Amino acid sequence: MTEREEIALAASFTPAEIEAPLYQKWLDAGYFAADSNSSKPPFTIVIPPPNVTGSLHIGHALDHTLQDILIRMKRMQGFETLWLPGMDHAGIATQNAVERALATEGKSRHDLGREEFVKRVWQWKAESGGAILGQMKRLGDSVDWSRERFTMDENLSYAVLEMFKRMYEAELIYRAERIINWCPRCLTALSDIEVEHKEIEGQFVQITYGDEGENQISIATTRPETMLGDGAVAVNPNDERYKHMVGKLVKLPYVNRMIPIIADELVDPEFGTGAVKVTAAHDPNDFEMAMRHNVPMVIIMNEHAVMDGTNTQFDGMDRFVARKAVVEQLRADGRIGWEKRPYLHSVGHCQRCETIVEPRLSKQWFVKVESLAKAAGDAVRDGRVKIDPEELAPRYFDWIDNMHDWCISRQLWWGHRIPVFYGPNGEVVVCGPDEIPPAGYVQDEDVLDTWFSSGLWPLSTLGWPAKTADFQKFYPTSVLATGYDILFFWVARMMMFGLFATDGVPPFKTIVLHGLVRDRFGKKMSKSKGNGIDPIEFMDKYGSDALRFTLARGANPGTDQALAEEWVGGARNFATKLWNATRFAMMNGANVEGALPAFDSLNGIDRWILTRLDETSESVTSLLEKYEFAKACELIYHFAWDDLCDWYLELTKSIFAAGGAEADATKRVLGYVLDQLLRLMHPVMPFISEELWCHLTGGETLVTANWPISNSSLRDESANATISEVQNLVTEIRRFRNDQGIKTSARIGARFTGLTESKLESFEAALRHVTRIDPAEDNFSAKIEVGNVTIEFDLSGAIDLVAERARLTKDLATAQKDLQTAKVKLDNEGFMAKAPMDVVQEIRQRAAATQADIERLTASLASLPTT
RNA sequence: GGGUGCUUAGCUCAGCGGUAGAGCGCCUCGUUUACACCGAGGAUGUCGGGGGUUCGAACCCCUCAGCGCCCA
Repeated sequence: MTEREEIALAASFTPAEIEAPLYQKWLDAGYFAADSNSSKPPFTIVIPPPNVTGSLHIGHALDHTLQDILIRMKRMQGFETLWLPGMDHAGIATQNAVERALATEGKSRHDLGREEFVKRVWQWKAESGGAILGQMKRLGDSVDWSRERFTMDENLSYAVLEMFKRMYEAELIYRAERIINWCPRCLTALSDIEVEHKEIEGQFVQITYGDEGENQISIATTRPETMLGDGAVAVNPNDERYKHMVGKLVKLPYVNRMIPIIADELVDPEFGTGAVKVTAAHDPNDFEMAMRHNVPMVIIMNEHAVMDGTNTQFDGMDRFVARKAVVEQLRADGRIGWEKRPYLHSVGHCQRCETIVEPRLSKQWFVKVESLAKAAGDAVRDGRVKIDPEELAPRYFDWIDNMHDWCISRQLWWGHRIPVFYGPNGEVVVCGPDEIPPAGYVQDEDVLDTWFSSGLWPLSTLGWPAKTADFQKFYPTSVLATGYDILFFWVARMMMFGLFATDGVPPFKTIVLHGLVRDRFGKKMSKSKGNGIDPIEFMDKYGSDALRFTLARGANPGTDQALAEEWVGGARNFATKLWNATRFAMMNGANVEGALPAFDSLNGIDRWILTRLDETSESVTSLLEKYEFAKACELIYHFAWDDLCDWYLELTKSIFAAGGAEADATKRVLGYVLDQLLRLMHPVMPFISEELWCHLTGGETLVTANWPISNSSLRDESANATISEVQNLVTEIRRFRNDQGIKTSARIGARFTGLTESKLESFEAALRHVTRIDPAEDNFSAKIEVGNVTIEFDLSGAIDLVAERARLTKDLATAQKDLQTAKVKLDNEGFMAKAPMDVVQEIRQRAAATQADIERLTASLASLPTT
């Protein structure tokens, strides 16, 4: 076996065979591990932690692909890169998962007790949590696994306690009785962002309060059952209809409570009857109004949203059952005016379980966000943090500048238990991480919102509050990449915490926002539509590189992308193309040994491909640094497929066939171009690029190889123009052959004239090779002219005159149309007077060239024998 | 209801003041020893409608229509 055979590539490319071994190789070599003692400049990304319950969906695949592209490029550019992986503990979701498992054993968490239950959750995590981590390896994520973190880790929990304590002392955390979003199924409070508003068909009914002969007033509501908890009726102070009633009392049916009619500016006189019920304990707006007017707050439901404590016949009914029952009773009593049904309105649902949220008055812990949110907004406003694309910044401001206080209590067992202890006489003590509560004090039963710990992610994963080497080297992080749809979830909280904890150092320098992955028709993926896409399936079928390339190629800044299986198939085809191109190049002796021959000594084809390579690498680098993933991929794709495969490899075949010194130089150039191209591709398609590069160069790895640097001494812009002429010649010859019905494989004879005058004589061999034209000296029966070059064909007299006339006629028509558009401009006085010189010049040249074409084509047509 | 975006080739999208582009799809031809997961050639758009600014508009402004998203 010769040496070359040993390193020869397999005849076909099978992603599944190379991917897993290569990832293992990278892990074994420790390429992804960051060194906090390094003198290289840092480049850090912390992964937006996925849920421990989750698995890799297509959105993660996109998010991770983009982050990996940045990290891999920066690593190759010589940065000390850290991409830190991990997961969050997903309080509600995880607790739900374990409770479901328990239910199959016929148990509830209460049967186990808190301590035992939490143990079971940890057990669950060890056995079935974190499926996504293995899938990240499939994708090729170059994360530093030695730094993997989990929000419930000891160190991260320490950070949570520390943060809570600091914020409490800064009076940024408080406990209060407020209206919160309550999920009657999960039995916990939710923050605003865990509530999803959806339009549903409900009802809108007019109800009369007060008995005949006494004060009466009609209100309108979508939630009739809550009337049992009304504390007042409100009208607009300027509403003439009700002015006389303000201050009077009206009797609330069934509960027979006398409630006042109050006046409040916020009541819209145009809406409904102009009078609204005020149910302070079950509606956020009503609560605000009640605070202003001292209206009593009456809770009328228990934690399951079952009517309770109203002392009416409705007690014990579920809220929706009660809604019907109340309306029926009211109707029977003649208290219903108009009824609108169905009535479309927006209602809050639990993001986790889709249950309709019940606004509920209860005592909870809150983060006071005003100053924190202001700081988080300012960091972007004053440019310390960049949002990319910047068009999405208003979205961020819109949210953060209008943020409500954040309810952080969750009535769950899985999570960080609130570090607050209550004394026997109602004393409140908050314990930091190393503190012990006084004897006899009882800890708050609730845990903190998961976002409280994941908001600390950029801090806690790097060791904060300790001043660790990691923290000093890698904080603040460089980029946070995430979908714009969860801008509020991560970014806002991380910004607030990061700025607060570090006295004003934002947790990242740039926020890179990408869009959603949608189905092939641009429709949002959803379970009900069944149009979801499984990234694992695509990786199995087409390889990880193909999926990554497809996603990156679709990633225009901040915009959604459509994805279809065929697109991924196309990317796989691209990978195969490269595989074959590299195989072919190596078969022809492409190599990376020794210095590149002097640029000026190279032939035009070599100078051209080097020029194109340099242009491509310069653009790709600057595009990736601007997070223009789609455009960078587009350039790589076209350079590789069009310039390299379709033209360079074809044009050099005759050089390789001839052999000699010129072939040796070209072999070296080809090796260089492939070497550099594979480097450029590596961030996007890490597996196949690594496999090919190692074969081609015998090098150890691309992961830590140097990133291509643009080199103007390897550039000759005039080579582009020259090759463009060559390409034009080739295309015209092929078109002629095609029109004449000459098979691609058939060799025909022809004579070229004018190549020397056009300085294209050195390309004759290549031209003849790619167009399959042998030398001929006579018997010419047809000719074509391209610029100053004439090609006369020996077709043994057999020329398809009809086809030839059709071809020339079509070309003539195109040329005449082009000339016409140019002439219109040149005849336009306004254009000549006002258009810039270079534009006028360009149009003039265009007109002259088309004029020449027309003359040539007309002559050719005239010279065709008539049939 | 308040914001905000989109409407370009059959589909998905680039382009955002100087002769309309890409990928996929489509049509014709083709086993020429890298590649049929391929090659060569080809067809396809009054750039949503209307108005305006400009020498010139897919691109800027106004307006209408249809979709979408965020917030309430």
